Amino acid sequence: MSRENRELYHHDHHFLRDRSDLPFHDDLSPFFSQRPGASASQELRGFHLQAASPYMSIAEYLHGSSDYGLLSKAFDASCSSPEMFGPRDGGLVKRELVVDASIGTNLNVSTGGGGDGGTTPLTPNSSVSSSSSEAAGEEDSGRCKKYQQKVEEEEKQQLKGSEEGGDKSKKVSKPRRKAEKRQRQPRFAFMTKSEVDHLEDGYRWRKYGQKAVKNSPYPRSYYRCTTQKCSVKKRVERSYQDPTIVITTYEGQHTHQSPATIRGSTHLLAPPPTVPMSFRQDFLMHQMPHLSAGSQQGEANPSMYLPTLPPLQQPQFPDYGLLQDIVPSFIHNKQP
DNA sequence: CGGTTTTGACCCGCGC
DNA sequence: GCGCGGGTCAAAACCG
Repeated sequence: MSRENRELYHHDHHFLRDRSDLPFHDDLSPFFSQRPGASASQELRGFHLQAASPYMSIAEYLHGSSDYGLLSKAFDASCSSPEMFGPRDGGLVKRELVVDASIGTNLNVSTGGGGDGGTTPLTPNSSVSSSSSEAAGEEDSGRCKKYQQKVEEEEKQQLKGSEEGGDKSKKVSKPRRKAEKRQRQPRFAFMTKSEVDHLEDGYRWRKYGQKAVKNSPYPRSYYRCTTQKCSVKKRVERSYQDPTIVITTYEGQHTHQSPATIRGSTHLLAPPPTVPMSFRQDFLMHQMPHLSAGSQQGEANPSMYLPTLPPLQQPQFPDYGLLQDIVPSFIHNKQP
């Protein structure tokens, strides 16, 4: 991607519930096919979305510093929030948040599941039995068991293979060594209107795969966090319905801080007390990665652009819905 | 030279 | 059982 390209794009965010295995092209199709002829963002605007909680940043989610219950609550709060952050620098930066994270939904299910959340009741909106940080949901826990069995089986096979000399025509020369225990991680997806596929989010990623997506001319890329011991992955694909929209799916939680957070001078622009810096930071990184064009690939340096940001007091919430409870007041201040 | 990307092959789950 | 599609691996290529 060229730096020039980065300058071009603006994007919207659409957070989505990542239903178990989310075949995006299937799940998302309703988002883009509501009204033929209308732009995706237009369509989304009219869509009832689920809003992200400002109390929970993507980064927080990713490195697990947030309360899942909160997140769950936030994500369950249904609202349509087009143009969440309002215009910026003359150009409209639309943020239609749709958040949903499967993660929030099963915390309540797991009653002692190690996390810090787990008190939030399920809402109708979160009725999907989806994954969580611990067990990835009931649905997934089954898979986990299966997977575990599979792993064990594979280990046996590997042993067997090595004993037999490994004469397998179809096997790779080196038998694959699976992770000892790979649990289904919670996933967190959002859509971003962007011309670039791989959005800066403050973390460093290494691409480890790319696959063609069925029924889509656009491939899906697989990234893994480069930080050691951090198993967060993300998938990036472009919507075939609206090529301007990039769908990013995070899986897992970062076990570390965002490099950008560490490096960035987060004090430069103190957010309102109710808004964790990382929330804004993350959004800014998502919304304006071009502003960090000077930073290294995969990283965004908030200090580079935070000072240039206009005050975030102009977001517009045509319909606050439950967001009222979770969106800081400054966001509610509609400009005349 | 070390880290990243590319890319073909492999593996697995699932539906038929 | 088979084929398909998604996900991952890992060697080679690439790049700064």
